[in-house]
Amino acid sequence: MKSSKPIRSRLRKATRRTLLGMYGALHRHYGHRGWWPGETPFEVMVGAILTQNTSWNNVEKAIKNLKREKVLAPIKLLSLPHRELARLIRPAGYFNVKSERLKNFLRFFQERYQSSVKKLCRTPLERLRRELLEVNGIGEETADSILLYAANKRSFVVDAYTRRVFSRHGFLKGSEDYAEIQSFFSKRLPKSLTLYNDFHAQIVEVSKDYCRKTPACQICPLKRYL
DNA sequence: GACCAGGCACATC
DNA sequence: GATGTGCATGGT
Repeated sequence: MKSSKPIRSRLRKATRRTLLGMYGALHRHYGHRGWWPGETPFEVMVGAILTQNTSWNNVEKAIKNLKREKVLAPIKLLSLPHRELARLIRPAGYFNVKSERLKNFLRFFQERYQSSVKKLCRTPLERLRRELLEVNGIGEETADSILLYAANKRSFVVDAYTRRVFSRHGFLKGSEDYAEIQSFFSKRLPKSLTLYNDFHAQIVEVSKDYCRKTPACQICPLKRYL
């Protein structure tokens, strides 16, 4: 019987072996990345909110301002007036929105966990993820970034880089929703915190170096997977 | 000067 | 449920 092929059948099949092979190629090229670029779990949380739809370069400037003013701490940030916080994070863009979002997160962090990273980390992944998603301004990617890189929970991060690399290689359409892409990875990968952490970091690196603007696929560490 | 960057919430249909 | 829109800076 002949039937029209669903669009999805045009996608290349990715097995556990494929993904681990890609990760291996990236790891050989870049070495272990030891992400996220932040000195403390709290700095990672702040960075995860500031980097929404913004280049990391701009986020660094904002974080530098917070450090210079010695306010990069939960209670200090919470007690800053909105206008002052917005002024300091201005380089990260959307500063009024992000000031409110940071405050929302900080209030949650204080009320639910007394601003203790240790207490937050004791909460099981699924419960903590639900709690984070209830905070206005924290969506799935921001929640997963906090879970993985600040709280050391095994939650795979899906971002623009992930979509770009895996749709470019034909394993994703690119239009899948967040949960679909996340399960694409979690169904195939071994349940390893180190792997989840480093794989996403490697994806960011390769996407920045080879996919952005003028793709340099012929010299990309993932060229054999094209 | 246009375009893009590690989203998210909200309005509208 | 799907689609459109506002939020804003700094690098290329």
